[in-house]
Amino acid sequence: MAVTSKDIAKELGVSQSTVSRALRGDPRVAAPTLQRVVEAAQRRNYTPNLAARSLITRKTRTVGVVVSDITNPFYPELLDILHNEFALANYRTILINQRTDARLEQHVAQLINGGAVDGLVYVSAVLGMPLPGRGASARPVVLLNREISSATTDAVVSDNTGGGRAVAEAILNLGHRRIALIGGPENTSTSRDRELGFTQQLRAADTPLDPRLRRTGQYSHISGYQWCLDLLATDPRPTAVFAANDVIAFGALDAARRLGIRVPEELSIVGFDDIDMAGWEAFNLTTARQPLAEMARTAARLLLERIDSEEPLEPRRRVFPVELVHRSTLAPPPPD
Amino acid sequence: MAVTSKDIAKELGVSQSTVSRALRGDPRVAAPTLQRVVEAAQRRNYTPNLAARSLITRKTRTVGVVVSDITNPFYPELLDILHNEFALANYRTILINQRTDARLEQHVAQLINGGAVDGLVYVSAVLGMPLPGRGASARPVVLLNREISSATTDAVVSDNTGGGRAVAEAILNLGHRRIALIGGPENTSTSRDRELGFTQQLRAADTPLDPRLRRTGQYSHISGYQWCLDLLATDPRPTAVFAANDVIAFGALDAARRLGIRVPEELSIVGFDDIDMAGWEAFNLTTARQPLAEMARTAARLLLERIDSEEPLEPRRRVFPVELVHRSTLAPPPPD
DNA sequence: ACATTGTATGACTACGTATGCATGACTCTA
DNA sequence: TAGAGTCATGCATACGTAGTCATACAATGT
Repeated sequence: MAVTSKDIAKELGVSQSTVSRALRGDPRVAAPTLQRVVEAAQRRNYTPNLAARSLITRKTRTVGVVVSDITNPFYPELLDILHNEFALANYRTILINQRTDARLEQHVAQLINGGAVDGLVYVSAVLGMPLPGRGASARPVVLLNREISSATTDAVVSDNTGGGRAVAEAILNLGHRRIALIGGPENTSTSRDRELGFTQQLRAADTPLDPRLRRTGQYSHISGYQWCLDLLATDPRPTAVFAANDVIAFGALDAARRLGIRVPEELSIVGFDDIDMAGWEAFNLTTARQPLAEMARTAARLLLERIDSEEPLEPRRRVFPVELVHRSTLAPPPPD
Repeated sequence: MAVTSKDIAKELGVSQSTVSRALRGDPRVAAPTLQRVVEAAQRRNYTPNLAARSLITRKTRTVGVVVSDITNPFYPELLDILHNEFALANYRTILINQRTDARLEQHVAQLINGGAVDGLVYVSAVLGMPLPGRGASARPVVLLNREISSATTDAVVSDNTGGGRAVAEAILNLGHRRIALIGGPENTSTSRDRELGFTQQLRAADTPLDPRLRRTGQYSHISGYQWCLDLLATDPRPTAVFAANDVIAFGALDAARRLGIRVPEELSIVGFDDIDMAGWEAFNLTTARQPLAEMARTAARLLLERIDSEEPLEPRRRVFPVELVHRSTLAPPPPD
């Protein structure tokens, strides 16, 4: 049996209320009493029971973070910041990994309605899905990275459309004409918007995306690898590829490497996100940078605000700029 | 206010006990009543309050996983499996990220003693640290990957010493004599044991490790990168480098790439772990494979067993074999 | 018809904490 | 010195669930 506040109270000959008040920092407790309680609690290694506490306070000091696949290096980078922000605010972080959680909706619903978390950051929203946790008792939810059109809650995203446009512009400016796209899952706002901006810009330059040079799949290395192998087998092959995120771009780079096709001399590849690894010598990827750390920090703060706020807040949408980072995978096309 | 079992009871004109029993699958409840309760619960979107439940049952159906740095791709791979095993067993996973959690010990202690988790997987144990959660009420802890010598609990590790030996043997067999080591943090059992086996084997071959070719630091890309730049500036420079894990090896590869030194023709690099990325074309790393998935699965199961078991169990130690995976970063040394 | 067993359900309590309210001691002021 | 005010503390209760014990009623056997 764990030691309870009642045990401490009995030992000191005070009431349980006093113990509780002393440890919670209530000013209405005499200094000497405070000292005795604190000392006893320390000595007996007393830790308040969180279930009992949250039963009363209706708070758990726990938040949930839903990611689609923790194995994808994009998510750890966000999670790192989120976890840090929450830890600083004295919140624990529950991880929900969509890929390996068959009963995801159940688990999320249980978390939200069962009062296991005070709020949720949803990093892997999927278009058309219902916003989790409807109902009176619903805990606040903040969407990060991906959004849902109908969302009636906070969303923190980047200017994916603008980013897509910037990538297209940079590629076009160098003289490329055979340009391919490897997208992510079609049911994500990120993939949709990046493609949207990209194709808009191509069309504006009278070089619309050739449908035979368009592929979509997962936001994964293997997806980028296989589609790029596939694209490089077309004749004539593309001279530039826009990968909808960095991990896809890594796969594409690997495909080129596998075939002995030099990047960027023979093939240009541009990614999206600018995760840490994009700067590694092995990739040195030209990519559209999202301010990931800032976005995660913002999402965490919006959620904490929402948790602390009594009245329901208006939905807020924060959009961050995307900026092209020039490294060494984008160059003019080879002469024909 | 969330809907409670009492609300359901009132609506149906039955007692709260009956509602609880019906939903918990207690056989002593009449079929028609059961049906009505289940139907009403569904309709009103009733979710049991987890705090109240765990206050009675003394179980939270939540486990914690402590990793040292989620940003290091080694951990997501383990976490993925752990999360999956726990989700299948209907447990939630709380993530504790050591790097970004200043008050780590406090948080862990609170989790363990405050009853916020039913158990803990510790993936980043550090030599000399006290085992978390001493005391009568302590929840079970399983060490994964790293261990503590004095541990009185379960540990799941690989044969790091044997792995180190195997790496040394493979390098020596190809004729290398100027061999360098880039270790991880000295206060980890993994780095210690890998170095131990490695140096043992070198000594046995009358080629003891030259102390000027030894570096230790973090298990990170930047650490591998910088130390490898440093090592490659020595004269004569080493012809082979053993990196204590794959991420360090990636850094080392990048350093070589940066300096235009070809791998493996001019420099051999061997890693440890065999994480997914090691197989990517960009690295194609020869490395000592730990059966990570199996290890994580074992750790999860040991923990679940311990949680379910009434009596305290004897400490168990599971050691997994390490096997060298030959890819393309290890070759004979260049002629002098 | 009556005792007996079984079955479905309700009343009640415990879990450990936080907090509103009551109480008693003490201080200060007029 | 009495009354008002302040301060420290205890008492009692609520949070929502699970489970124990009691009870009412039906079914069964003699």
